[in-house]
Amino acid sequence: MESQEIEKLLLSKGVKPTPQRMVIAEFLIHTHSHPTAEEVLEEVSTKLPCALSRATVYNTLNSLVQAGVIQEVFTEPGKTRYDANISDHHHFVDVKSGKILDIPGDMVPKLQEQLGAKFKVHSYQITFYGELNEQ
Amino acid sequence: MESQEIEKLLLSKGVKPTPQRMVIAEFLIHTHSHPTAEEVLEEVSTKLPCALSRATVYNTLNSLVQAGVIQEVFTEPGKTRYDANISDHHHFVDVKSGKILDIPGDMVPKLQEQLGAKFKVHSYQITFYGELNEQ
DNA sequence: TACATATTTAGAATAAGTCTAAACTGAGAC
DNA sequence: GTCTCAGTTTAGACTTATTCTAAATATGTA
Repeated sequence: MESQEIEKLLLSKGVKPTPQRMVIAEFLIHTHSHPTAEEVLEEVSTKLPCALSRATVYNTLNSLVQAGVIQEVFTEPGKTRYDANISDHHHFVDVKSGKILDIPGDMVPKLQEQLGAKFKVHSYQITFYGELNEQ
Repeated sequence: MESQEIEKLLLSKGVKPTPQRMVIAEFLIHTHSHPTAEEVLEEVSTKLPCALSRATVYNTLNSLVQAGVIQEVFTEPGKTRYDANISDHHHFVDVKSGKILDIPGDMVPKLQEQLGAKFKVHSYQITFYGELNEQ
């Protein structure tokens, strides 16, 4: 995705595309990792003339989550990870390396309607834990 | 479950059933909430003649997770919750109250084998976010 | 009983994230 | 152009969740 598109995306979600927000959003959209706030700060600081502050990283990540541009991912204790892939998908955690892989939504049955009338499901996340087989 | 059974359970999993561990395990097994370490400490302290220390609560919870007696649950940023229900089940988070409900495993299709040969799935957790409908 | 080992403890230390108040930025009013 | 105001960014203090450390306590075995 190009800068211009990302700018439009932010605008369309009601987030003013400041330089700091742009650089964070671009990083998240282009990476396939599922970085923590600290990792975002580190990556983005090296790629920018002048570093941006920790608070801005946290503020921006929270704004982008609120706006629906990115998602929080909870797979391990104490850490929040961020994911700019907001299409229908789930996660596989390789328990050896800790790496997180995306699992396309169409690889598993849809569960939205499975719980019956009592539950109005807004969204759901599936986290698989396991090992990657050598192929 | 009775104390004696819980004692046997711990022994069978290789965890020495000290008084502190027993009281924590009993609380977790009898509650239907999904408490944080802090909540365990609070609950258990009131129910015991002399309080037990924060470090013991964390140590014990980690030991019980390691031994497979309880599970960690990740549904919200920064907090680890604990669940003594280790039967096949998933979680529903009521986004209004934050309450977590168990969803029996047989309410959703089994996903263990869905991912294909590349992924060796040890376990998976499904977290539904939504609202409870009035019935 | 004595010794080795495991457990518990209080409190210090660390890590992740939020808050605060001041400085900065940029769009519109004059 | 420059004034103003709301929104944004910043450094650093603070809070919260969790782990670490080293001493004290309990347990099991010779």
